[in-house]
Amino acid sequence: MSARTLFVTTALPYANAPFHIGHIMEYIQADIWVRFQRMRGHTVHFVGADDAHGAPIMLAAEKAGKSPEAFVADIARSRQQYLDGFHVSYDNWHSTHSPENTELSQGIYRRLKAAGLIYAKPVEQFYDPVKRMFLADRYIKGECPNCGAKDQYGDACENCSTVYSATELKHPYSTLSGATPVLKSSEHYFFRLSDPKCKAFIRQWLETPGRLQSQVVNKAKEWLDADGEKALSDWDISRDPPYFGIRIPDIAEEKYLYVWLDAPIGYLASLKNYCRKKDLDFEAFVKPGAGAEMVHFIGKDIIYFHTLFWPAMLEFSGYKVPDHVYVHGFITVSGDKMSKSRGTGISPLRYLELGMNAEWLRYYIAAKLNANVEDFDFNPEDFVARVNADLVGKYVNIASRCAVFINRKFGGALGASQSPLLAETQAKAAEIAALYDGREFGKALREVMRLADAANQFVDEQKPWELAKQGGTHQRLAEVCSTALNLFRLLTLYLKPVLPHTAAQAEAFLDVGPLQWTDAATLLPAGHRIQEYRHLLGRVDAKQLDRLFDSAAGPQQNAAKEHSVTSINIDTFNQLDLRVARIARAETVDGADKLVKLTLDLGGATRTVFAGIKSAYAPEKLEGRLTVVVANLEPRKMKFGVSEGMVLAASGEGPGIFLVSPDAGAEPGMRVK
RNA sequence: CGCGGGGUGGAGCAGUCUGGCAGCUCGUCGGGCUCAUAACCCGAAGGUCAGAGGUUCAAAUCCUCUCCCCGCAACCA
Repeated sequence: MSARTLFVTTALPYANAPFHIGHIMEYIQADIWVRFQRMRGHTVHFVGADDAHGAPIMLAAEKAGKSPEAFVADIARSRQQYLDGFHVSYDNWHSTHSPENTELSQGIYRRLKAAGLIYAKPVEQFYDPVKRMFLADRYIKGECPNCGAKDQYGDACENCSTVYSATELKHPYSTLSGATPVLKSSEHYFFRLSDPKCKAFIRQWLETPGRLQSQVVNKAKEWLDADGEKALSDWDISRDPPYFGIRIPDIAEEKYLYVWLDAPIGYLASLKNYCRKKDLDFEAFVKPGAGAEMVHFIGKDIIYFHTLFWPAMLEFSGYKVPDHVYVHGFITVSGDKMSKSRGTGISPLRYLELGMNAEWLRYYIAAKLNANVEDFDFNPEDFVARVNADLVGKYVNIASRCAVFINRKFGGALGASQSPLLAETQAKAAEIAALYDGREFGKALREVMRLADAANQFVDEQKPWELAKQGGTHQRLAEVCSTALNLFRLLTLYLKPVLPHTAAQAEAFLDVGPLQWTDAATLLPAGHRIQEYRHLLGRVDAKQLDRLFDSAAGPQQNAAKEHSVTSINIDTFNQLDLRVARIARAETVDGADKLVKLTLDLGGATRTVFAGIKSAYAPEKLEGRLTVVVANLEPRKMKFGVSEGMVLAASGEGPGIFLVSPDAGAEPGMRVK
């Protein structure tokens, strides 16, 4: 096996929010793979960075009353606690808002231009005259041209599923300012992706055996081979000011590179930044034909960018192209898609704050991962069972039940190790290595746990506790326990990519140096002394998980606190349409634990609203009373129907929900301001 | 016919490529053990493998059709 040099990245997280569990899952997947490669003796440079540019960041910064630079710097500062907390072993963490990225992005743009792959043409687009900026479709809403449903986005109607373009909307408005957008023309720059030489290159790149998962190739080819309207078209890579990004060089006008152009270049920027720190030759990694392998771990949502644009950009600007793009699915929580906006899902920060062991999550995620593009479910009961049974009950238990004898009866010195099981366990090293290398972590761990079961059975059969009581069997006792501890050492080695911290503790306990993969070929000899055994790993307490999920509201509360210190102006406040409403009817909802269905009288108009107040109010006590409703909240499709607004209620850390009531004299329909 | 993934005891999953006794973990029930963190060991119950049809000596696995769930669908980071 010759030593490889690897340059490994994870997708760059957008710098408008803290990490969520999906990010952490990807980092854990990549980190396990990286740690495994390092154990094999390969050289790995593992880098990440924040994706800092684009309109959403610019607008988020504006809302927070900060400069975009300060905004992304604040986010960047929050990253390290997660990376350390979950033992993600990046060599470098950087940002796309950096000198390296500006230089590389502008350089790549120039080379693509020189290759004849960049051209300019005017594009007519909606423009917000109040905000004085062009609007992406996501910032435009209006009435559906087909069914007339209100407040539909600029691409498709949620009500009748008609697909249209933003310019077809009736009564369009900007979601940023509420203004009516106007059509305005501007010169845009395009990357000629439809060029035959581009398409030919991408096809050849996609078809290289072993480069990509087959599902990913299928998906990418679907785009590449599409005809007619969906045919692969040229890529609009410029944006007009105001924009937070990298200037397009060599032109008089102020134009910026579209954030998706400079984002993947951030991989190279982080590597370059790292090379400078470590005095490594950056060019040696990125020149065509470079020996170092370029490996990207990404989620299935960004296949398009990483299998079409990114390799083409690199190829035609004279860089080496990615060797592998490994795509994973999403994590769901108890069957639901995790969603930041709905506050479901698991907060990784909360997980750490509760003192939960990062390696539990690493193990659980690894046990569920395979090499396919498949979603997997985080199931709390499953998590507890899996971690406690496998890690504590099976693996750690082997050391725990044998170390006592060696420490107490033999002063920590091992005896001879003898059992066919040792050779069997050692023989698995190659198979388990192949599974790790192929990102079949679930399969790898199943194999390891099978071995752990066998080790426990061995101890059970040999009954060291009886040997300890009988006279004249001390040598046999030492043999049995030493054999079990050697098995434990091998299992530790096999689990080390997943459990780096526990493995380090186990190494200290066994008094061995950092285990490498080749150490599976050896055993601890008789006479080797081990240290006193201390608990290596605690059990998951189901109560901790309850708190983890209870606090799905936790991050929201934190967000609310942050919001309360962020000042808004009167215009923003005026966007809220708060109305006095009379609760005409209140009904329980079959099958809903928390919801009450309210029929509200807004002084003429009636609305149906689902409110999560069942715990605090009996429906019949609500009927007739006045409250305040957010009347212009977009309708929300819920499991039990569509909710057309939100009633205002107060709640704190403790239990209790308190509906807001207007003072006597208020009439339904009155505006609250 | 948009594309991809999925549907296997109560829960989570493996097995499908390459057809050959339906398997693992958890849970439940019974037994054992007492070295070990309520752990560990042995045994049992529990499945028309989403449904229908076909190929075959033999189908969870191959073929055809249907149903259901999830995700994606560039011009949205």
